[in-house]
Amino acid sequence: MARVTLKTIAEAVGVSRTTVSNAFSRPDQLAPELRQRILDVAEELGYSGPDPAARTLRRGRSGVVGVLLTEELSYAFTDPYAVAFLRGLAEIAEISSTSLLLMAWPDHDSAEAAVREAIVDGFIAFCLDKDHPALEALRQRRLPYVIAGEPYLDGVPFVGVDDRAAAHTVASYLLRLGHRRLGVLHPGPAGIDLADAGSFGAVAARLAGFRDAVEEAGLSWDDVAVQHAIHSREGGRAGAARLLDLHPRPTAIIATTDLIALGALAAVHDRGLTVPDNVSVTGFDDIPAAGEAGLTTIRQPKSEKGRTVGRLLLDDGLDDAPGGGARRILMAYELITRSSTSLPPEF
Amino acid sequence: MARVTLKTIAEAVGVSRTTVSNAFSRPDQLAPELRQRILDVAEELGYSGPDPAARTLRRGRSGVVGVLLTEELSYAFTDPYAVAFLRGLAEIAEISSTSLLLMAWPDHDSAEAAVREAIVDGFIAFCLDKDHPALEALRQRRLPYVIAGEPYLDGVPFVGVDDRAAAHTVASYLLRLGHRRLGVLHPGPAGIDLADAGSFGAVAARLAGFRDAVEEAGLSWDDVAVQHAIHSREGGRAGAARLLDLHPRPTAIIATTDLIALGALAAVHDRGLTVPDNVSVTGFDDIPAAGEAGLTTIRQPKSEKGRTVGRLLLDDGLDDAPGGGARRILMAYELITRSSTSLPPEF
DNA sequence: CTTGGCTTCTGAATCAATTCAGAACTAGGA
DNA sequence: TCCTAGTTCTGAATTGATTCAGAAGCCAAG
Repeated sequence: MARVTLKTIAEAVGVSRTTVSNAFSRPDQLAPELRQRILDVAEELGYSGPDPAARTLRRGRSGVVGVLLTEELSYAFTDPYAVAFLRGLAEIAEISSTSLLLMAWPDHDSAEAAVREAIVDGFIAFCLDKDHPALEALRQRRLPYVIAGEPYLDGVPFVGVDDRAAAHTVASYLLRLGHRRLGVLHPGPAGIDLADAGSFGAVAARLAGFRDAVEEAGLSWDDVAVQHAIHSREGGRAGAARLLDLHPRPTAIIATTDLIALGALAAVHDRGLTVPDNVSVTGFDDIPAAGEAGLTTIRQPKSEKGRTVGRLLLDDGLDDAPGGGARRILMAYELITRSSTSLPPEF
Repeated sequence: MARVTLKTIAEAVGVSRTTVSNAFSRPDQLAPELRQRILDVAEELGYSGPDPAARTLRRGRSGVVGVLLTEELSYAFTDPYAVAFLRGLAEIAEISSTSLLLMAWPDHDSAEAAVREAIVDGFIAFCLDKDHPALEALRQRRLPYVIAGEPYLDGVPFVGVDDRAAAHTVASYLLRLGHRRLGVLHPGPAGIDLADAGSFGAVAARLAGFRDAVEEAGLSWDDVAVQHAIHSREGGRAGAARLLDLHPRPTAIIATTDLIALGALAAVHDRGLTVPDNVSVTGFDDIPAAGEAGLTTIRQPKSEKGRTVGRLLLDDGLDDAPGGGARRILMAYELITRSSTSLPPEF
């Protein structure tokens, strides 16, 4: 049996397709009795209502924004950072009764296809890699989109924190405490170019912020021990071990992320040393585990970030031409001092 | 300037629309050189790729399932129960690279419109009221859908816990401890009909489970003090106050939800009595606050429920005719005994 | 009696793709 | 040389609605 459409009903009732369409979408355009008769026949024939795909095709708006997270869709409900961000975004979305399409794709490469297939009015990209294929697909779709957290691309609306300034804050906090021998742990490429920090990822911006603080304190960046570390607890542990082997030993280890910092804490304990008496350690992000571990770190306003991203896309983005007045919003951050930092041991 | 479509490109290159379509969707159907030329021209003209709305209209599948929560979209990322449920659902969805459409609607009544507008292959309804307008809209869309938690509707696939059996478990736990004077708090209608528990909501099922246990213990349900309570902490407090005024006073208060039970705890303290020495209190659901308050309650497998719902819709649902082999899956539950229950005071 | 203004309804064009049967061409084997 | 098979491309139909200009009918005012 063929599917029931407007046409089926029009023929059954003996009116035009237009009239049946109006019965559903514009009740004021036809006599109430006729409308009721059409609705009755529609129900009788088992009509599902106007097909939303056809309607969207004609109308050109769907009332949905696509949200690009990582490969794993469940990440949206697992990572506390993501949950808080999405809560803020959802608060804004519901105001304009916009639905959120949490997008899934089987593997890294098919993200492109996912972006192409999504029936949405705009996108939000949450912390994608700088060279993620989805970014190119996003550009090609020519729909408005906002990037949250990472990466910053020229001409694309962006919401994040000023990583460089935040990094400056945490580093100068250590310097003010009196630390002079610093070790830095970062997951970026070995010969990362700080001159180019603006267009680089968050890692480079954070390193640049550290350097700013170091030079401001009258020290040289060359005297700082910069060590690569894989972005995981274990990576941080291994990287920190290298730093602790140096003579003289650094009195403070500055990590570019909490995860690495947590590994550094472990490495200090491995050596039989204590934090903060022998070595101070700082992180970045304030993930929940940082609080438990007493890690001094930089906190970002997670839900507020989601709300800002939502407003940027829904209030400005959808009306303007894509990339029109590309804005770059930097959220406030906060230095959270906990028990992993203190005066250097000499004092 | 008019929008760039397949036709625009076809004319620019000098081939048919079909060929351009194939260049994007079926690369094996045309010569590689021609395909490249088409792609180049498309990029040059600023083509956004095949419009997914048109494609979905023609193909009839969208790869999206709609998720109906409450009015507030941010609830999805606020309530820990919802977060856990959605995490489980997302795990299943990502396997078949299905995206989740978290749906928003401005008010209670416009839920219907939201259901009608959604471009999806199926729906999941999460804990809606028995008479929520979205349910009727869901039926009319004639797409496969699964109901999670509540309500159970004849012929609609359902995943939940066996509220009646779970309620039986908690009540007989109290009875085994020796409690004989019970008070029950529920948010349902005053004269709720237990005979009809099957088609009623979860409240009636839970009450029926309590009754089962009471009668099994050789007592009469008429001897149990059944008290209405508004579904909130305050409601539970007020309702429990009534029960505590009775002579003889109940030695145990069984609440149909944790929220009400938490109110009951407060009411006991208001009287200068202690839990569990003077009165035992039980809840239902195991919300996070229940753990903090030491409330004995029934725990449901939240993520597993989400996974089960996902499988039911994605593995079975989307292929079958809607409502075909309607299944009703009841998840395992667990009695969590904490410090709000003990032997009755006489002992 | 005509004109103007309503309300109610219709026909045809449009939205942007996909799909299917088949045309044109090339190449290879008998 | 003819027949078959394969590749590459095309035209027309199809997907299910919305939209717009306008037609028909009716009533009241001039």
